[in-house]
Amino acid sequence: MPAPRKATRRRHSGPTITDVAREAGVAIMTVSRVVNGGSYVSPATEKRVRAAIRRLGYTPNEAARMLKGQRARMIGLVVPDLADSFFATCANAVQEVAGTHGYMTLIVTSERSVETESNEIAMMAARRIAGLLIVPSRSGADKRLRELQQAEIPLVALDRTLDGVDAGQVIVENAGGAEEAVRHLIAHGHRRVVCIGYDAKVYTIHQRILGYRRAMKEAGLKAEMWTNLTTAASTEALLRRLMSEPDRPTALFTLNNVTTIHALQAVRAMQLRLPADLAMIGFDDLELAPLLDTPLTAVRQPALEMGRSAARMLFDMIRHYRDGGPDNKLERRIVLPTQLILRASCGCNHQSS
Amino acid sequence: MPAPRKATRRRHSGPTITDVAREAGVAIMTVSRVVNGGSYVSPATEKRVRAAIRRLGYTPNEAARMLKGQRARMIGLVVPDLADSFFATCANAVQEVAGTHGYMTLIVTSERSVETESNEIAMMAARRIAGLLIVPSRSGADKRLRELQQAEIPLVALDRTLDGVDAGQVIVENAGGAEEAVRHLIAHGHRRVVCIGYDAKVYTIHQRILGYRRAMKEAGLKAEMWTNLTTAASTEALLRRLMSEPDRPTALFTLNNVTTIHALQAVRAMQLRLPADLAMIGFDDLELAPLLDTPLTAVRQPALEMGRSAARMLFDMIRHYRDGGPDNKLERRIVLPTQLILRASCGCNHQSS
DNA sequence: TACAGACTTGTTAACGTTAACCGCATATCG
DNA sequence: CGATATGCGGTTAACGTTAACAAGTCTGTA
Repeated sequence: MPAPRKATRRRHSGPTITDVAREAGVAIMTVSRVVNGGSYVSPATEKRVRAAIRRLGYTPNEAARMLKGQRARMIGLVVPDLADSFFATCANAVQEVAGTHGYMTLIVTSERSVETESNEIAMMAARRIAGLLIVPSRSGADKRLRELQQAEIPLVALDRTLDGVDAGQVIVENAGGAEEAVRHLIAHGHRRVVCIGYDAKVYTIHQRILGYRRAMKEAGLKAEMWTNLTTAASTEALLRRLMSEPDRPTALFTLNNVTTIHALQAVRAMQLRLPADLAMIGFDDLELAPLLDTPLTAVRQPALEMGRSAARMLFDMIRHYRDGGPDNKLERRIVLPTQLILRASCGCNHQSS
Repeated sequence: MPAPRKATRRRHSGPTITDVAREAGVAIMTVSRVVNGGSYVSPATEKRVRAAIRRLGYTPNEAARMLKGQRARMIGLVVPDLADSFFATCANAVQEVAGTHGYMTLIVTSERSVETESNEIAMMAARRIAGLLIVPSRSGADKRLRELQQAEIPLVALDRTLDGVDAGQVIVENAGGAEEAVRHLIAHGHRRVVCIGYDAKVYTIHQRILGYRRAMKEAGLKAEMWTNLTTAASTEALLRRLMSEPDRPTALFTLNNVTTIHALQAVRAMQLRLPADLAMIGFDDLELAPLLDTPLTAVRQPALEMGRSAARMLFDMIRHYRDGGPDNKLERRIVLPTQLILRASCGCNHQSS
């Protein structure tokens, strides 16, 4: 009968650095040096260690690394909703950049709730993330965020602003984009252009409204906004009411993705014809916009580029914090342009996509 | 002048359990007991400890916990592409379930590449995830997956099958759903129904083709499949060619989301009218399908429910592994039904969404 | 009074990794 | 030739947490 096992094998986990060291006949530290590079290891030793690593299928335990190094090779990303294609695209871009740095991305959804957002941030803090990208639900910085800041974890706000903490910022020309769109509608001869959406407390919506107001004021027209439309039903109810008024609106500007879709549904239900009965432009483009009954004119945001820029900025900040690098002020605020994509719904007789 | 600090404060990190213990005047272990519960701690002590925790804003260091406990409170999720609304919805559902268990979800995209997928799995393994949900790029289990299995990390395949490892499975009635859709087209009197899509090597596509073939065979019709359409251009080229043939097809069945969109773009470019010139049904419903020029009939998959079921199954498996629980065979394979949503593009004169 | 048992706290030793330091060779220089 | 650098590898001590055990304080009962 065989002798009992020498070492008690903890319930299966991968092999550890100790196993590799034994297998290669070197000290633990030597293995660590091979894995992390940068130190002096003779080619012969390195070869032996690498062979042992391959043989055993060793993977460094990130938990232990993190425990020593104080910080995980992981960044966090908080978005309101992954089902929204704009945020999904941002997430993809962030992951891509993080990957090139050897980092993973912990993506969570705040479900547009301040409370959920706060909890998620706490959980990420417990995971000792190296940095955080966030699409904040509110501009006022959460208490947790301030704690993160104190722990010297770099912060970048994506798509929306964040006050009260020292965070990087990547946003788009919300006001400018909206202004351009509304001007375009006015140029088509519309006088009563109404603007609908949800939650004026959100930074982006607020800015877009500003742009709308500017354009209307410039033309000497009266601004009309409804920003409490949460459901398709309420949106339809509003539109029905407006369209039955004597001097009914002839153009509609929708402030966000969800509202745009609700409005389109209402338009179909009411059997209105775009743009004859109602001209329309939406903020945030949709993949299927060109394929709609009447292709939808929209303000396109560079989602991919926003995600990439924000992630790059975050990694700059991480490096800067870690190395205590040179004091050259990093670019901390990036504002990207939007693009008005003309299609048929605004009254232009565009054929192509 | 003040005496030098007693303890060298490591460069800012949150307070540790030691700080809390000192603050509360108890042993470290007592704090641990309060945090984790389940042991005897007097109400008075507990109160003191909780107060200290709040005062200091202490959060347990997950890295250290993980290091002791061998496994993170984190599960992994690998999807091909987050921009695809089907997967995004699944991801949301998974996060929701994971949240109720106090776990976080590490979401990564494989970008439909076997190699990327493999790398991502390795990185997750290094993070010592407690379980993995995956939409596999290929049915044959990757080497990394087998390693995961050996490390006793539970595995659940989502949407597609996974051979060669002992994984749970949550899929839909791909063949059945496709068969029903094609039967429906045939019932409308169509004789030449062609089927297009991408990558017949993927399990779901393969199954849907099977369903298509069954329906065609049953009606004594000839099956015609093109499954190498990667771009919008190639899709349009194919359709132009087919539609110019003497006995041109009168109905089209698209096998996946992306191809459906490409086909719709082609149809618009060719100025075909649905369903008069060409009837059409797509596998996988689109949010905007009801709002298209001709509302699109589609086979809807219960994405939310799939994500939830898969996540629940994974947590059952995690509990089972951990507690070495009772041997009652867990449900390891769930097959959910699809639903044919009739709209106008198949020839039915449906008005509502 | 003594003693079992329940309750309450503390002590010790890991978990896997890396920073910091310590030697020992060998090479280079004044 | 001694002194100094450089290459290479090992030893030790953390990082923050928890399992396992030890050791006390009560309470009630034989």
